[in-house]
Amino acid sequence: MAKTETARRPRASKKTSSASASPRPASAKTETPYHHGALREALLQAAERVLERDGLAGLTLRAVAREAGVSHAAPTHHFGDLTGLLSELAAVGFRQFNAAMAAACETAPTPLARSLARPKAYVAYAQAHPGMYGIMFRTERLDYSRPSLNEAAEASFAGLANAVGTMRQEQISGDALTLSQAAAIARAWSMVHGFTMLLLDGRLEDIMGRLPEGTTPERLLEAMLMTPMGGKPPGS
Amino acid sequence: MAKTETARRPRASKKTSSASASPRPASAKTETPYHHGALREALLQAAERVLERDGLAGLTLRAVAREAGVSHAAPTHHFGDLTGLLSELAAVGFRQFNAAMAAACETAPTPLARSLARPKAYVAYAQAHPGMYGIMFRTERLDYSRPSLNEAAEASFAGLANAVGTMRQEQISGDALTLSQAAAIARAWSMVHGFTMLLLDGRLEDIMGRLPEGTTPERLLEAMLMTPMGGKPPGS
DNA sequence: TATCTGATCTTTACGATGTAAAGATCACGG
DNA sequence: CCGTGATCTTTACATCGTAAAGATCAGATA
Repeated sequence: MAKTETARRPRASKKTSSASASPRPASAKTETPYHHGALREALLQAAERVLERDGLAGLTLRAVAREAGVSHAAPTHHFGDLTGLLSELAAVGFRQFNAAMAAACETAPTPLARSLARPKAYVAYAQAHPGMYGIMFRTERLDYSRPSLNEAAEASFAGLANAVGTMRQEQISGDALTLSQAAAIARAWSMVHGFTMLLLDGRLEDIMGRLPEGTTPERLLEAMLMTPMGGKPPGS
Repeated sequence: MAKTETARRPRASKKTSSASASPRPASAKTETPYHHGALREALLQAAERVLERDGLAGLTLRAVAREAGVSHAAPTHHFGDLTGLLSELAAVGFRQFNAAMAAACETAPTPLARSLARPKAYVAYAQAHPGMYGIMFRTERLDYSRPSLNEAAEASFAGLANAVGTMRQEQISGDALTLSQAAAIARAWSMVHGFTMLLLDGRLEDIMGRLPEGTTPERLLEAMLMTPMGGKPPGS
């Protein structure tokens, strides 16, 4: 409350740039450059910081600009729109997410362990970065026509489809899908995504409270996944 | 755009209420009452209308007041807050939702048909009322300490737990849960909720496009549910 | 009957947000 | 040496949520 748009930034004063140190800044990353130089990246990092500090509701264009120490209209030039910023930030999130999933798969020795490690890493990422997950899956203001977001999100989906494919011991072609394959993918994705959403929204606390003392959400997820559901139907 | 806060409402003029029709309005619902009389209900209905017309982003306190033909500060008196209005509206949604689920269960003859009818009704409601579903499950501004919302949401959960219980042919006690029971409930809920979210967000279109021409989401959901996942684990 | 009282609704006001438009500032190439 | 275009800042505007004070009415009270 009462944050009446404070935080004046000094930056370069009116006409005091004639006696500069070197005409070519080279690697002079200290001292904010005159036009900042790498505002785009700085804004994305600032946005991530704001998101972790103040949550989804606190992530506004002006708050991000404030955090980065620039005027409130500066982000517009780089992202055009709030949708633009959110979309690019979501792309960053998807890349982090994909990296976490890949890392979790590599550390798992057996395929069976991997089939458990992936969902666990999924939920773990969402719990560690609830704001990011919210931007990726809760916000309606995402523009998937942006190449970076489209690419990152598609990579995420490809990883999932591939994991389901190896679990079923068959190759998932990038073209067509059988109903059984599609159902397996959608089932896995829906379940983990739904579980994560309900968990983050605190809607599973009712269930958790009725379980033996000290049962963790991870344990519940494990139990949910133990009845295998990636296999082909009986008559095939 | 350029909707510069129009829509003046006439209502009662300054001092022209002396020559009123009857001192006791009784059942005079025609002609807006002087203090409106039932603003609370009218606001909720207006909110539902705005939601269906303009979506989640268009559902603002002022828009609802405009739709109901009252001043923009009138809702505050009845709901206190935007969170208050959203919570009461979500409660309405949960009641509609519960009614739809109950109706779907009654029309199904066999228990097996019922186990399919419930999820289908779930998704069907969300598709028919995406705005409402968004308020119930996407918004972060919900106050579950409000009795009406808490009650409606809990009834929804109870219905789900009960359905899973009958599918497993056992009684779900309102007190404690075994891990197997909890897993079955969480699995069913997560899967349907996650599927609905992904479907509403258009994230399943990639999968749907790779399926045989004309395959509907309902068909995919059916396939997802066909590999039964409510049974007790083998060693029990 | 006349007045008081509390609930309901309206006005007014303030800080915050997204976005558009115009002005300033800088690197770079003619 | 001077434009030129990209980058950033200022200024402005419509809208939003919320608070606070004023108007309006029904019903109780004297």
